[in-house]
Amino acid sequence: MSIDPPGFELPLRLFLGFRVLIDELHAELARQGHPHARPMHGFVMQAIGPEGTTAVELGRTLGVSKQAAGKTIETLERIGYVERARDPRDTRRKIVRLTPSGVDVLVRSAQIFDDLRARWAAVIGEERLRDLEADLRKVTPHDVFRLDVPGWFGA
Amino acid sequence: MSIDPPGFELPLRLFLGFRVLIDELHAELARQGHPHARPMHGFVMQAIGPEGTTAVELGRTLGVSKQAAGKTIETLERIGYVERARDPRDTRRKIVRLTPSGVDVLVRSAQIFDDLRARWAAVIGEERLRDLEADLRKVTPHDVFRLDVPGWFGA
DNA sequence: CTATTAACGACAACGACGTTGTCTATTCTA
DNA sequence: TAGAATAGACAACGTCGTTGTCGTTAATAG
Repeated sequence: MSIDPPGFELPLRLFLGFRVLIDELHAELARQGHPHARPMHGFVMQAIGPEGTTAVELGRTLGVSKQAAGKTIETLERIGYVERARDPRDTRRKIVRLTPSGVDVLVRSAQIFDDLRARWAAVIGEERLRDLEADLRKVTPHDVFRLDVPGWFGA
Repeated sequence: MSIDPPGFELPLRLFLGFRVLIDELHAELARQGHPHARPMHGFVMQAIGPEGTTAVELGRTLGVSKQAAGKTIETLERIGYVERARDPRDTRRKIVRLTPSGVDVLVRSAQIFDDLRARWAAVIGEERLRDLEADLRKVTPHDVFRLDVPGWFGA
């Protein structure tokens, strides 16, 4: 029930910190007109980027199969955050691009994350927060985000 | 692709830190004879505790339905980390208890987490690591861990 | 220039995870 | 003692990931 061995606390706190930020982000996004956005969507849309991508490329970026990436794209398309169009220079490819609504989510997310960060700074101090970020940078991979979170944790 | 807005980095680093610790834990657990342990299993077994629980109680503790808790217990039972027995004082209940193998996972996990923590301390310094933990404690809920990670992130 | 190889996207099947709903058995309570 | 509440089992459903297959299109080797 409680956290007995000292080493158990660190991973727990890291995850709780992540979860708190993501939960508050989405509570605020819902208030601002994006109730259907899910945690993974933000990561996916950021991986898509302003230039757009394809399912295969997105899968590679996020460390999942092209089929999994395709399904996520479908969901994003249904919500209206993404649209697909054939590549005129390669008829096989379908370019995935963010819609204005999708861009809006990213813009608002950036703003909200900044606000949340400021709230943390108000609690622990700006300097300590900078230290925290710098320290985490030293012990985490510079690698990109891997999207296989659901299966990674549970399966 | 990269992390442009400053506010995007903090949640990412927190999650990467969590993921690195969990991944290294399970790599080491696999080496020490526990290749089937999954990230969620550790959290579940810790929630079960030395006294044991029931599916309903476990579900409440972890914030999931009793059916979901029951399925997780089934998996843990199949791997051999948990065993079930009827409660003699209440024939409806089935007490879930850790097997010696399940206890072994927790003991080894505690040791491995301590080692990983020491490795972080060697990189950023023991004092800074203590600050980091103290700061995270201030901005995270004292609430328990919620196990709905897969669905929470993706669905 | 043609034939083989490679890549993209779509479809289906599968297992894991969560959910809600239903059902029986047992215990508690009015 | 009758009725309400609880524990657990079972089924159905939707989502997410996986692998495997297939048709179409592009790149490349002969």
